This record gives sequence, C-alpha cells and structure tokens, in this order.
Amino acid sequence: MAEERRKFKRESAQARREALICATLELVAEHGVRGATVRGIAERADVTQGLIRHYFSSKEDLITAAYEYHMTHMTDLTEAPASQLQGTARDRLVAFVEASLTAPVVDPQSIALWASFLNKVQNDPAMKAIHARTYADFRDRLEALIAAALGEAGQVTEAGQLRHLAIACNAVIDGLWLEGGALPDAFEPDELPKIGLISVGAIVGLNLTHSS
Amino acid sequence: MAEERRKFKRESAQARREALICATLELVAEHGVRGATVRGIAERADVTQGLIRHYFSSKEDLITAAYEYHMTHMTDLTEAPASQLQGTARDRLVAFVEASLTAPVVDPQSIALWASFLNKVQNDPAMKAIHARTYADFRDRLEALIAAALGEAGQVTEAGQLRHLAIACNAVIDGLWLEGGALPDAFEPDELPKIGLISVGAIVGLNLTHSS
DNA sequence: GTCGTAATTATGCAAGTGTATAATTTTAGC
DNA sequence: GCTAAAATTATACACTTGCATAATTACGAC
Repeated sequence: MAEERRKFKRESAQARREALICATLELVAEHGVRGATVRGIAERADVTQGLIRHYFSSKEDLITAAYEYHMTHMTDLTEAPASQLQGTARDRLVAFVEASLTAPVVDPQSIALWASFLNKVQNDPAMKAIHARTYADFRDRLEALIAAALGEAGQVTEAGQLRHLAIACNAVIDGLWLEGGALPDAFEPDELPKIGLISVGAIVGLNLTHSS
Repeated sequence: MAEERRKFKRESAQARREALICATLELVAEHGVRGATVRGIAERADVTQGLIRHYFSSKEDLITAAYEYHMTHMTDLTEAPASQLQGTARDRLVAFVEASLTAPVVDPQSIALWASFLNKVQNDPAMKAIHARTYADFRDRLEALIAAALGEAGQVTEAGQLRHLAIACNAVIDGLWLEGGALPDAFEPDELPKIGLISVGAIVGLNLTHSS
C-alpha cells in the first residue's frame, strides 16, 4: 500500500566515478571547462551535486580525472587496429592512418574536448604531462611505422629525415582529424581516410592506396 | 598647489573599442571565453567595468566583436604576402604556405583563441557564419593557387581531384600550424614552413623547395 | 529483523558573475 | 570661463559558482 519508492540507488564506486566522468566530458565538450559546472554535471549524471565531492576532492580533481580518462581512451582507439594486425609494416601503417581518420576517433566531441582542454593543458603542469606523453606516444608509433614500411620497401632513411616525415604525416592526420570533426558534414564517410592515405603516401614516397 | 590629477582620460571611441577588444582577446586566449570576465577585461584595459557596457550592449556582443576582429586580422596576415607578389603562380603558392606557417600566423595565442572560440563557434549561428566564411575563403584561395601552379606546369586537373588536393594541403597546413602553436619549442624557426612546402609539394606533385 | 556504516541528499555560505542605474568627471563649443 | 553632453566611474542587485557541513537514506553484516 505504502508507496515504497526508493529515493536513490547505491552504485559501485567504479560505476559512479565513470558516470560522473562521462557527464563531465559531455559538458566540457559542449560548454568548455568553466561551462561544465558542478551542478550541471550532477544533473547530467542524475545525481545531486554533493555526491561529486564524495568521489572527487574538488572540481579540479574531477576535470583532471576526466581528461586522463579521455586521453587513455583515445590512445586505445588508435593503438588497437595497427597492433593487432599481422600483415606487413605497410599494412599496419595503412591501418593506423585509417583508424585515426575514421569514427570513433574522428568525432565532433573529441575535437570539442581537445579544444576545451587546451587552455588547462598549457597552464596546469599535471595536464601538460598527460598531454605530452600521449602526443609523443602517437608520433613515435607513427614514426616507427613509417620507418618499418620504408625499410620493407628497401629504403634506408636517416634519423633527421625520418623525424620530418613523421612530423609532416602527423600534421596531415591532425589537420584532417580536426577538419573532419569540426565540419562533419563537409566530407563523405570514407573521404578523409582516402585523402589521408594519398597524402601520407605522397609525403613518405610510398603508394598506400592499392591493396598489397 | 592643488593636486589636479585627472582621474581618467577620454579616448576616441575607436581606440577604446580596440583596447577593449584586445584585452578581451588576451583573456579569452588565457582563460577561455567564460574565464574572460567583464571585470578582468576592464582591469586589463585599465578601465572600470561599467565602461564596457557603454561600448558593447552585452558581454556576448563584445565577444562576437572580438572574434570578428581576430578573424579579419588573421585573414589579412595570410592574404597579403601571396597577393602582393608579382611572380609565378608557383611563387605565390610558396609564399602562401610560408606565410601560413611562420609567425605571426603561427603563434600560441592564435591557437589558444581558436580553441577557446570553438565551442561558441559551433553553437552560436552568428559566430558560425563568421567562421565558415573565413574558412571557405582560406581554402578557396589555396585551391586557386594550386590550380594555377599546376596549370603553369602544363597539368590539367579535374575539379574533384583539385578539391581533394586542396583539402589535403589545407589539412597539412592546419596540422602544422596547430602543432607549431601548441608546442612552440618543438620546432626550429624555419622547420615548419620547410616541412610544409615539402609536404604540399609532395601532395600536389610539384617541387616547391628549390628556387625557381 | 535491526543496526551501523557508507552513500546520497539537503541546505547553507561566501565569493564571483553579468547587468542595470545613478553619480561623477572630462572635454568640446560657445 | 561656462555649460551641456558624452565618457567614465561608482554602486547596487539578482543570480550562479564551488565548496562545506549537516541531515537522510539504502543496504550488507550479524
């Protein structure tokens, strides 16, 4: 008879933390770090604001945790396809470029997050460290793949030249990633990876478009 | 005898507007749009906060004005070098790429501004219009330069192919611009334009590095 | 069942926010 | 010099912000 409706449900610490982090990322992407208010995050996660303080010592702490969570997620997304592949180095390079220029890596929210976090990344040393590590990791993997693919084709490339190639290829990928996420309707679904492969191929001097 | 120190000085409307806009851009670059508070802007411009309302109907109005000011400024910086040049189309393409990848276009504050404004650009229609116009303008100029340079070399390129080349070159330039501004210490002074010219050249199929 | 503890909510507070309006001060025109 | 209008400052207000603390609620251990 009595309406015994529960007022809330207890969740595991891990689930709650993740829910709060995801709500945070959504709001940061939409309104920037300062626009992601504690109350807004709580509402998005279907929770009252006080709970945030129970899982994170401050908003700063929550933001940092969310940033780390997101960066780790992105790294995983670009790492998996190329490393799981058993084919030639060229195939792995192709897979790496394609993964970097397709959903879910290419995604409006990711670009928005990147932009929203930039300020904080440049000021906060803790965030700067996370960023530098992730960025260097990405470029090193790209450079290694380029070196392997070139070696496979019988070409030897000196270190300085290799660095330039990696910087240039990284730049094309970044630029295409950016444009694809910032202007989602400006490109056909497979246009981005196609342009990416042609461009990276042109820069390093390999044809990456035909099937091997 | 009497200390007749003036409490403030009247400035021309144009000078005050520009001072307020510059202060706004500085703070937006440092702390994001929401972090650029009315009081902070006023202080940076050596003025009390009430004055802002005298020149701009709201903070929103000031932000929009600042964005338009900045975008116009950036367009001017990339437009001037290539259009003033009397040489071949290839020379103008080279000048365009170089100008886009050198200071003052490559500049930490510009990247920070780009990132800070992204949210607002994607939500606010007025800002979106300003952005779309500027972006299309940049890419059209690049595409025209590529077409002219290729034509000069005796190559005819179909429209679709030309579009892809422009997108790809735009992406390298954007990517390099971004990395140069986000990690100012990671590159030698002339490393960025050098890589840019090699990459754009490789993509379109022209050697842009030797002097013509 | 009941009970204690931890999760969750509820409430409150001081500081910062944009904006509105009134009070001053400068400066140009006569 | 005087004066009036415009530029600038000064003050106030309602609202949002992050954070702290107290009051509830759920749920496993016994």
